[in-house]
Amino acid sequence: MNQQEVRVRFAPSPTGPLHIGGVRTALYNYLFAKKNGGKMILRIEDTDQTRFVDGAEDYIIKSLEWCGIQFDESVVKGGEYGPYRQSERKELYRKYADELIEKGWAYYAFDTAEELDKLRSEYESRKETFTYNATVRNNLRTSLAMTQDEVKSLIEAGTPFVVRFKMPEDDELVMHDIIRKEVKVRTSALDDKILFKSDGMPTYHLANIVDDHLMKISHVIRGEEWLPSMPLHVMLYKAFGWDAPEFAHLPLLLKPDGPGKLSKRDGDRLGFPVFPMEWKDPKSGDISSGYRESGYFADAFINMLAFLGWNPGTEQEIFSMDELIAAFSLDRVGKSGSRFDPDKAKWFNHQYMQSHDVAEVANQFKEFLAEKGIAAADQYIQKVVGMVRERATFVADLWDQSSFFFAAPETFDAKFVKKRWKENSPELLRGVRVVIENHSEFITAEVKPNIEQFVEEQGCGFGPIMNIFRLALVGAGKGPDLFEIAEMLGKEEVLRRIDYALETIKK
RNA sequence: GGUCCGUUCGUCUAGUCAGGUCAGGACGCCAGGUUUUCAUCCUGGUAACAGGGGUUCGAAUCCCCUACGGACUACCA
Repeated sequence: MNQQEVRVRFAPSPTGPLHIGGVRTALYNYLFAKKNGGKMILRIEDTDQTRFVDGAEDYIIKSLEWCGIQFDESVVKGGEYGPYRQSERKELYRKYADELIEKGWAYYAFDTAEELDKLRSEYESRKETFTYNATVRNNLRTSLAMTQDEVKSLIEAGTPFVVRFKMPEDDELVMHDIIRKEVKVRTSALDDKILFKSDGMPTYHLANIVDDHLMKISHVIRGEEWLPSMPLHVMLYKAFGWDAPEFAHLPLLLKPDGPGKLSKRDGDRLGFPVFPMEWKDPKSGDISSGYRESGYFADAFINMLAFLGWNPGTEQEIFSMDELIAAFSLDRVGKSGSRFDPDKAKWFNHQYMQSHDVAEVANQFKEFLAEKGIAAADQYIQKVVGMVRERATFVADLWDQSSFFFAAPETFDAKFVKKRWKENSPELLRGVRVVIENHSEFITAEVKPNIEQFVEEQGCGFGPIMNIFRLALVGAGKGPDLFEIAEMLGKEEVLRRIDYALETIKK
């Protein structure tokens, strides 16, 4: 088993958008596969027709693609072990259910949902819990309590039935989990799970085990919510006589505050996305925001997610996908749930904003500008980005920091005016204007010394003059070095803005 | 209720397997510095071994108990 090729799978159900916990599970699978020279498989688990959501599968595929998580085999790419959609493998499962019945590891059950509901409430009224297991299976409408002929005639008459696993009465199961080490459980605490539903489809448990076996999956890396069903799955492998894969159950992602696991509501409440990309619910039409649309870089998003539950054991925090692959190990995945921290997510994006290629960021900013109907030369946009990116976390922040490069201010920040615009400000600003006008172009190296000289003559200090000059060019007390701004704008534009400020700002 | 899993600064975590540095880093927060504005940046600070018993010269680390948190408990995945 261990010397086999590493093959892992990400197996989502197309019941809605993938949330960041799911993305992290996919990421860890991917990192583990690549690290070990193995294969990554995408399998769609759509055995529950009632929960199928239109567009969910496409959303999952596109989201992972945006994240840079690639599959070697999938519903899109195909592969040796396809099909990769369980609904297309439907025919296959029945014979495995039959095999288990023949071997005595499973049985038919003819109880209706109503009968079971009734039983459950009866037990509840006695303050007991109904468990479908060895204590009751011989007294219910199961093939275990009937003759073969009875069973046969019921099935031939078209009576709906399910197939249940015959869980051993009281064995101790000792299992191994890569993250949790030894996990022990007594089978008496388990129930006879349904493997095959009356609608002709397998349940998750059967389909999952059969497909993992058929697809030669070596490691099952999934969320902790599956830990309670590991015993059933291990028993299923045993019943079939197959080697079980290694298991690794990942800790959950928790709310930033309060108890419980992260949910869509937390994102709405605290103002951060829980989905990788924007999702529009096909039924309600509700739109949920996505990391991509919120301005996160895919690599920053992945870097942040990788660190929720895993760390390299060094002090390095910024990792490219390739570096993550090189450093990743399941041994360094923690055991306890991680609270999601929106502030740290922003910090990661800010880091990537600084380190990305300027041209790449400028390209994204150009699209942003285009949506506002603003066009500018690539060179110009790149220069602007280079000047203001250190004060931006997202591409949208770039606009807040640089709008004055694309349009002259029409209004002036009232607070800043109140604080900096004094009696003598118009006079000083006019003085600055004169200095600039005496140059044929605004070249910092030439203009700056003259302004400094002017400041000295006035004896008022550099600050007050720069502040009102900034107010004229920017319209507020923000932005990068003022001389750089002026040089970018050019002499004529600078003079125009000074004139406009002089006639507009009143105190 | 039952079963299983977990518990180090507010948060993500290193250190636990092979007991012995003032329990380390990052985010956040606070203070100072740089600065023509706003930011960035730099420096410093804040702050944790859930509790109780053992074992030991010595425990975050090993053992037991308690508390708390979480997941699961469907003809859903």
